[in-house]
Amino acid sequence: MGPSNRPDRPVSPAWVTVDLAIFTIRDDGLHVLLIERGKPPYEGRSALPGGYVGTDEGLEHAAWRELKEETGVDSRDLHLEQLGAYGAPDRDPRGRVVTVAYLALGPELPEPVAGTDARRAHWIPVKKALDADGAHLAFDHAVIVRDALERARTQLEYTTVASAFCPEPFTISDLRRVYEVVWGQALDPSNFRRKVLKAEGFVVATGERTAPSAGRPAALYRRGEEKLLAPPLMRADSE
Amino acid sequence: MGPSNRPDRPVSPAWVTVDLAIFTIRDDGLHVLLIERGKPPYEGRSALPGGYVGTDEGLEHAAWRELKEETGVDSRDLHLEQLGAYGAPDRDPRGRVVTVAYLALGPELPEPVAGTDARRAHWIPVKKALDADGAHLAFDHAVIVRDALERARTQLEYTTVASAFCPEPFTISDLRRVYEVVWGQALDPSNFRRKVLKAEGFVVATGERTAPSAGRPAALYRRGEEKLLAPPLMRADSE
DNA sequence: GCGATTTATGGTCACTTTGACTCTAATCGA
DNA sequence: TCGATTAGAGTCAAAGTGACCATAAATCGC
Repeated sequence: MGPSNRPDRPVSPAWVTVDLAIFTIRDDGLHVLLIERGKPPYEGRSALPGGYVGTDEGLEHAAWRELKEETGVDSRDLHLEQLGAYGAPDRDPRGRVVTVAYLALGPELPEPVAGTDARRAHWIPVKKALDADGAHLAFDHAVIVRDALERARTQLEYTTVASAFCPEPFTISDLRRVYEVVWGQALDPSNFRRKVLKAEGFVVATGERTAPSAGRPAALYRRGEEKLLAPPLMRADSE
Repeated sequence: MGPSNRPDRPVSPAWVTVDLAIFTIRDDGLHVLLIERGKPPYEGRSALPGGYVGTDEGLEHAAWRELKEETGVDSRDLHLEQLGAYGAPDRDPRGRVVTVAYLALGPELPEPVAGTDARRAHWIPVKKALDADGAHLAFDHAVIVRDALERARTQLEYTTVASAFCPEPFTISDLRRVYEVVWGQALDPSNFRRKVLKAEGFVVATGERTAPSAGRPAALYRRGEEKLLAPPLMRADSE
């Protein structure tokens, strides 16, 4: 096993990990789950949850496993997609570690349980996590969080994943707030509803309505089957 | 070095490789560069070009290096982007190998030189490479080629990468043929030109025109600065 | 009970974009 | 000079968009 032809350069195996950027919406803001590292390197610093990929484990399997371990949520209700591989030679002082980052989106999740290994996990506003370019994050996790945020914003334009942020059943306004929070811009309620309802398979009406705390009761919906959004919902290029 | 906390499951290091899906357009068809493997495993089968990531080498650096080795082209004229990581535990019979796949797009490239290690490289029509679900491809490369094709199609909708397929300078018709070949559907010349010229920063006029072999001479363009395409150019959902 | 307030949802309207076409321009070859 | 060929401009009805205004259905303060 190993390189079968003489390579031009030294080659050595690497440790492979998965790291998760788990996003959710709480208190009208986009939050990411961060753990506080209990041991070096980067002891005391914040980092994305993650861990080593098992010897006989697939990458996505490892991601789902970590996701469950960290959030306590098993349900495949969550959206999980691969973000990409990060493998700068010096990204981990312990040696060569290539990590495969995943983006997870979910409805408001419980305050996470303390991990088995005494790591405390917390929901942190993404804006705060990226303060000072995310300099307080361990490893290259600031880069990963930035990439994850950009991916999430783009996915909202072209796909129906926004509904993954909403616990079912949800209202059109709930869905609109997802867009407003992730994009950081207000949307016209009337035009938004028109586009969402016209896009087939984005949401399906349940026939029920909310018991409102204020205002007119809203119709309730579930997530539709369609994953792609045509035509796309586009954000203004401002910000 | 290695797992610093006792893991729930056995963990072991893996070999890390990069594999490249290099697409170009030749003879009015989309082609992918495949090599014929000279040694086991999968001896004699076709595979994507690729190789081990050096001990002190970044992933993207390794991809550029392989790209140059395989095509003989150094120029950063080529578009290169990460497709994702593939790491099923049994994807390589030699042991645990995680590969990071890259998608490369370029203008008509020379018939590649035989690799240093006696691997013969050829441009193969993508359609042919995926015949019988790509069962004749080594490893999980059929999956990678499929994913790469889908990514390329999507990128054409939302970005200006299509111009990476055209040697500069090029005509609007050249650009349109890229879309027609990659999407496998004819586009209205007039409407296409309208959209491309309206999208700022997609192409910039050189002021020159072609010396035509037949028909009216066409205006020549270079690639613009803009990478994103707004509004997107959408393909019909047929096929 | 009643009007103010709040939220959901429906509708209007001018403007832009789209897709399907038609028409003209500029070149070559017979 | 007459097609044939390819580029490129223009037309038009239909659909989509953004900025609105209007109405519906609930709660709240009094």
